[in-house]
Amino acid sequence: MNKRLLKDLLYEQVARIGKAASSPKRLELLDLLAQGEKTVETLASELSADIKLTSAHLRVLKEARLVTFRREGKYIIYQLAGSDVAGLWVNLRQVAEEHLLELKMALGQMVADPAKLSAVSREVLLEQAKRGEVCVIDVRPLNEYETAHLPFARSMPVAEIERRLAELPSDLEIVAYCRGPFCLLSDEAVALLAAKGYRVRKILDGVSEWQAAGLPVEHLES
Amino acid sequence: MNKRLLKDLLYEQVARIGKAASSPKRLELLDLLAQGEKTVETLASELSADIKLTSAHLRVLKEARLVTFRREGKYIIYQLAGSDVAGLWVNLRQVAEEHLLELKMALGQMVADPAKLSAVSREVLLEQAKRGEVCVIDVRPLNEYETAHLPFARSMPVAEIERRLAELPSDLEIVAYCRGPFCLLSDEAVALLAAKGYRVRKILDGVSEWQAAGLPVEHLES
DNA sequence: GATACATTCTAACGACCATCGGAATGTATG
DNA sequence: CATACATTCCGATGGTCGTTAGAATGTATC
Repeated sequence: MNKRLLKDLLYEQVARIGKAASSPKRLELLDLLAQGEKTVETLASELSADIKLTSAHLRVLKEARLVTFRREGKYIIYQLAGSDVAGLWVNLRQVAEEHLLELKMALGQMVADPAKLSAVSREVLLEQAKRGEVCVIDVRPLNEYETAHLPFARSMPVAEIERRLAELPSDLEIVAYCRGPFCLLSDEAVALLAAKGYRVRKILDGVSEWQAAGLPVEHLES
Repeated sequence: MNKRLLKDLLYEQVARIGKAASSPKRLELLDLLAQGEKTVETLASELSADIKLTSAHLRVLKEARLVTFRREGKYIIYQLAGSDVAGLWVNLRQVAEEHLLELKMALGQMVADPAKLSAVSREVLLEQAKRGEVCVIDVRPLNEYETAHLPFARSMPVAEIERRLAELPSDLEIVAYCRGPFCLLSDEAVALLAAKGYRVRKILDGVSEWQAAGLPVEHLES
């Protein structure tokens, strides 16, 4: 009866993916890489970890074939092995949100001002954006916007908002989004713009969540 | 800057799910529980592991809130904490199949006779089954069929096939399915029926895969 | 070709995990 | 109430993992 051996082998392979996803640091790396390719240096600084540790974690992700890398001059650039990997990350997070009370509560407290959360559904927001009834801004760094962004969104990195206020309409509601529910960039943007008197809200979705919900995203035509 | 602390907390919670999914035995448990609730004893024998070890793994799954349990007389019955957990398992397996060559190849060799794999799409199969052009049989144990099964499928546990041959049409193509791509029950059924001269094929999908693809499944109205 | 830099590789240590044996818990049965 | 049974809890052991420090690799620059 070597069916057992065969099954062990199969489940063991899937467990390689599970193991890769069993460390908070590595999950954060996946979340970051879902926004676009990045150098080890960038990833390390986003993680607040040193480069050696980051490299070690990337190695594990690489061995699980969840990420690939290429060399570009002095830098090595990592990216997700496929969009299904971003989907898996979203799925993991959603299951965690659904079943882990601790996470649900932490998330609830995370949004600085819950009243600033957009109340409309994804589909309605998409329609409003299409008709120009709201101004959707992507507050992530530009290169992440260029990799993929929500339809009708314009790039407005949080670091540049102050300088580029003139580009924002004062009569429209502004809706900010960033990397996803665990990202605080859109909170910063909301605080900043609200202080300037703008009508501004945020959504929790990032590009991966939007895409996982079956909605379209835009890529930069290259 | 305690944003770091907050993020660490969030990713750590998700990592609880990843850790639970990082062991082959636990993944097999999830796969089994996706078919329906089961006692520890049943799970242990399906796993070919002893009860203590099975119990220990179930404990981990329980602490990650992926499964719940209830007592019924002498037995303790485990079940998945939600259908999203089955979806996560499918997603994990799909990512593994997509990116891990070893798994792709092992799966390729697993189906005893590749010619016996149904070539039609899920949607087409569903149509054919609805019109009675094929006979879809669910070769899992009856209680798993009762928990959920493919539309138009009839229950025909592999252990009973020999005895119930009279119930099967000899003029129609028979399509067998079981727990999913890692399950060998449908292979057994195909071998058995092919030897008796039936026209028989199998599909790799189980109920979870079918559901994850957005197709309907039937539950027993209770 | 020497130097600077980004990154990986190697080695090592402590923490955690899978597994197993034995004791304990809780439920049904006689 | 004693016994059988299913399951969990506790403790021990060996292996694996995260993390850190130091050496090595490969690329660009002067």
